[in-house]
This record gives sequence, C-alpha cells and structure tokens, in this order.
Amino acid sequence: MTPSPSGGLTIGDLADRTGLAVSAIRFYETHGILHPVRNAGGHRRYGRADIRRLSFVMIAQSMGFGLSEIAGYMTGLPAHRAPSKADWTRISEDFRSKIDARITLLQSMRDRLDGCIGCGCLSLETCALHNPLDEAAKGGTGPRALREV
Amino acid sequence: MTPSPSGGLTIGDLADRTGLAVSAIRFYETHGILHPVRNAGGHRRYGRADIRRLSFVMIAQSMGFGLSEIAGYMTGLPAHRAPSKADWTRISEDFRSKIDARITLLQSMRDRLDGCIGCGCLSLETCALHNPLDEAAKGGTGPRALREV
DNA sequence: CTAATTTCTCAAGTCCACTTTAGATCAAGA
DNA sequence: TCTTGATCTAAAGTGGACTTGAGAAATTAG
Repeated sequence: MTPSPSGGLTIGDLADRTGLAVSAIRFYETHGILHPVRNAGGHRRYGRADIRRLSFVMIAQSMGFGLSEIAGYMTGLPAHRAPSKADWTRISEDFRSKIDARITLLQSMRDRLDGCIGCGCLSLETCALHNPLDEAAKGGTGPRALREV
Repeated sequence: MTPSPSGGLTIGDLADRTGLAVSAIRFYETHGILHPVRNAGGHRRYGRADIRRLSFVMIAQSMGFGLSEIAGYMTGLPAHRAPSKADWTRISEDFRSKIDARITLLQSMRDRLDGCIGCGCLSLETCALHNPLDEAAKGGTGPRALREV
C-alpha cells in the first residue's frame, strides 16, 4: 500500500487508486494504453499520470467508446512522459465533440420515439427512426452500443 | 419475397423488412424476444407486429441497452397477439425515462470533463467525475457501455 | 531470515451478441 | 416433376473486454 516514493506506483497501488482490477490494468497494457517501466525484479512501475490515463479510459468506456478507439486517443499522449495539460486538452476536444454527437443522436431518437410510439408507426418501413438507425447500426460483431457514431 | 397473404411472414421476409440477419432473428427467439408460430413444414411464421418488435429491439440496442434488458421490456407485450398502441405506450414510458437518465448522465459527464481537463485534476481521487463513474461502472464482464444506468 | 503477499507470464475460461458451417428438409418457380 | 433457393437444427467460431488459474520469482512485514 505504501507507494514507493522514488520508484513509482506498483500495479496494486494503481488498482487501489483507480478501483480497477490488477488483471484489467495488465490487459490494458497489452492494448497499448499504458507503458509502465520495469524495476530490477521485472515488476511494473507506474507514474502518477497513469492514474489519470486510466480515469480517462473509464470515463470513455462508460460513455460507450470501445477500447481500440480509446487506445487511439492514448497514442496522442506521450508514452513515457507525463502528459501536459495541453496534451489532455487536445485529445479531449475531439472526445468532447464525439460525446456531443452522441448526446444529440440520443436526443433526436428519443424525440422521434415519442412520435412514433404515439402514432403507432414504429415500423422501419415508415418510421422516422429508420434513417438514424441505418447510420447508427454499422459496426462489427458484438454488443452495438453507441460505438462508431 | 412474396409474403404469404394468409400465412404471415417468413423469417426471410422479416429479415428483408428489418435489415437484420436471419441468424440474428433466430437468436432473438432463443432469448424470448419473438414467439413465431410454425407452419406444417416446421418453418417459422411471423406477424406484422414482429417488424415493430424488432424495430424496438434495434432502437434500444443502438441506445446501449443489452438484450436481456430489452427482453424484459418485451415480456410486457403480449406474446401471441399484436400489441396494442397502449401496450407500446406503456413499455416505452419506462424506456423513455431511462433514455432521459442516460442523456442527463452523458451531459453531466461531458460538462464535468471540460472542467476537469481544464483544471488538470482528471484523477479519481479528486475529480468530480469520480462519483458518477462509481455509479455507472457497475455490471458484469464484457463491454460496459451505458448499461444499467 | 522466514513467512506471507504481490507480482510475474501465459494459457484458458467467461459473457455477450451474434455468425458460420454442415447436413437435412421444405417450398416454389419453370 | 424437378431443381433451385429458403429454412431447419445443432454445434462451433468470433470479437470485445476481461477474469481465472497455475507455477514461479520478487517484495515486504515481522
């Protein structure tokens, strides 16, 4: 629990700080999200900035972004130096615009749903939801949340 | 392609009308979303109302709801009779309130993200995003979009 | 120094939402 | 009628996001 003052955080420290499982943190590393250094014994050592990286991952995931997309944002951050505020601002601008698009889509679907349920036309043949769906329903296999907006 | 006028729609008809794969429609049946009757030869026959059911499934999915949750809504509809407008209105009211909650959560996260990125505090220890995340991040394994709001 | 904890790697397992494959049967047009 | 295309079942495969398990080595508390 005592984070080594000089050597950085252990994977357990990071897990405690973020609430993530140790296995998840290792998993993210294999997907290029973190790049910890190793100590003499081969154990991973993290910097404080990695807490922030993982926070971003968790936020983005809860908003429906996939890991590969998130990893894409992460490549916009320096791998072995703590990102500056400018780094975070840059990647979060694109992120924010995608969130906005997602909110707008959700709102328009909700509003149209009201109309469609009300008029009894909830059919892909005539319903106004048809086109938005066509655009939103692209993507590979697996759960199709609001990915790829 | 010629939908049997008396016998209802074939699974292929339904696939054409909804844009779903035949295999997906069969899969949904195993999850209790559709309950087609069988003809003499053992082939599935659907009613027009099933197009609407599948439309609802697709809409709900694109909004981040999981199949089991959607199946839950579907049990609120009559299995072997075409749902009335009142049936649809009833289940869509609950649905709509969940969508609203989802939109609100997304908006508040977006707004706080602006603040957190700006002030450089994007850390679970101090960031205002912490608590909303705690609530949103519950759930089993697998992709964790905005399920379980 | 020893015992208890952590961490290491790597392979395999899990859940969700489907798709693919295989072999057989059913339905419909020429 | 015949043949082509649709549908049937059951089982296995896929991709995303992780978790679990096994055995070994490193770290830390007492």
